[in-house]
Amino acid sequence: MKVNSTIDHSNNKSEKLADFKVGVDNVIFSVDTEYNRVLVLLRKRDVEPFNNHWSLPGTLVRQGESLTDAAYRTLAEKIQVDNLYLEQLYSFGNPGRDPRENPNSFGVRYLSVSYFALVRYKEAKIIAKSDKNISWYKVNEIPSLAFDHDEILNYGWNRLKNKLQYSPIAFDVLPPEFTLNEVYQLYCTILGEHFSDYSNFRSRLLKLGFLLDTKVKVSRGAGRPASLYKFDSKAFAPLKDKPLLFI
Amino acid sequence: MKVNSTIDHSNNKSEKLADFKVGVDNVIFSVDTEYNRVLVLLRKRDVEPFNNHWSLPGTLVRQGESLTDAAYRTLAEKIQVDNLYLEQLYSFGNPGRDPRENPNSFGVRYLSVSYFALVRYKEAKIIAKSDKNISWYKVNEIPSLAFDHDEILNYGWNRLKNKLQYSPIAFDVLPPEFTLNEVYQLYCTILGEHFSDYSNFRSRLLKLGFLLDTKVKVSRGAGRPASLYKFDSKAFAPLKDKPLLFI
DNA sequence: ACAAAAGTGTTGGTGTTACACCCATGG
DNA sequence: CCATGGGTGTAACACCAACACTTTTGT
Repeated sequence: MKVNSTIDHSNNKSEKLADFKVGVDNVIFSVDTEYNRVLVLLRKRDVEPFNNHWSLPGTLVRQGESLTDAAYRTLAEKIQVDNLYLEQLYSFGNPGRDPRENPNSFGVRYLSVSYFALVRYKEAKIIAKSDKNISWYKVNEIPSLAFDHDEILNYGWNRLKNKLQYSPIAFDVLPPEFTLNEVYQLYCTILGEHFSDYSNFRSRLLKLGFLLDTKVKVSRGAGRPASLYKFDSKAFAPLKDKPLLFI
Repeated sequence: MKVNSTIDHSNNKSEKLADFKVGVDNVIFSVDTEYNRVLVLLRKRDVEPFNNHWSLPGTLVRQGESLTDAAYRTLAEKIQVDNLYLEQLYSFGNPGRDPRENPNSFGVRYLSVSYFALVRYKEAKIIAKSDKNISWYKVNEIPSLAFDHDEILNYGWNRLKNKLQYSPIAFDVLPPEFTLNEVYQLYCTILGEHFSDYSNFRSRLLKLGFLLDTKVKVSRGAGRPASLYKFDSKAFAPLKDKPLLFI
């Protein structure tokens, strides 16, 4: 049997190739540090199928547009952010995942390349504020979603928890200057209360050497004023590709 | 501006959508425990573009075929294996990654969903043995590959090294019964000589509790006979979703 | 043929480091 | 009241050493 190639036009005529529509779907997380909760941006569909169901924000990829650009565009259409972390999650393209795949024209397929994003909650403004069809949902109170978006969201949620432990994505969504307790609260909110002792978390984080003490003190209500720290990307650069553990 | 949906046919007519050909490309690893080297299965192309260049084995996805099935099919066309580990790697779909994207018909795009596989070297027989166009390459002696396959392979190589540390994929490609030293050699081959002390590696692995001592002893040449162990999938089951560290 | 040597698997010990838990201090 | 810093016991690990069992070598 002649071998097919990813890039061969010389496909075996006896087996028809699938025809794909490719879109991106974004799992957009933010952390509301004030109320200590993780939020996901959802959009209510206004067309069939799954009309009036909530879904992940997504779009179809345009001519000349990279997958990542499509993900950024979808995000930018919904919320306004200056700082974010974004990476590809997983691709879902099995037959039957979209009810519009007409069984009579069997070749049509909807492939979704999912992306995972983490944005600053306070800075992220929903662009159409009056739009009731765009909203943040608490990650533990997600309604049933359209298509296989439940599965995609679950995939993203696991990625968020894992990524936080060995990659500095937290500093992409914290304000430019922050207290160590704010970092700790962020980790607690995502990973759960008892992931680590605060005292050890502090010393481990500081020992990594990429947090600069600005010596500026801030008082959040009562208690001793906390130092404001900055993420030092120069100091972090040499650690970029090393296997780090942040917790 | 009207929002596009991943699954909307109601696309904004002012922006034309990209038309995609979707294929899978496999990064297939095996470990030659005899010579302590990691191997990758490559195929030499016999059509343009990149004719006579080595590439990852891949195929275009057929009608009604899942992405994973396409990956399995590609693998089964090249080698015969009974045991393997396979998972999705990453999707590459940026414009320009395939020279056949005609600049005049700008919409055509080649998207590759890459898969990562680990197979037993001794058991993996290349189906067309006489075929000089299919061959195992040492991972540190890879020629320049067609398209962006260098990047895909590098991605897979990193995944292999990471996956080995927190997931039991090694036992998918070791023989059914093995000595602890064989496990150690496998880890050494992939992760490098000095990833861990053998003594500690042993005790950590045994303490995890999913390796059964068959009490059968084997002699590999000189030296004290080693015990044969078996992977106990029942004992591993409760650990499946926990964050394990194998090294 | 027998004993010594060498090679490999197995087990245990020790110092260092990281961590969980707790407490003292400073603003 | 809360941020900060330090102190202590436990567990894990790197490194090292001893031991068990076999094959190989020497006479």
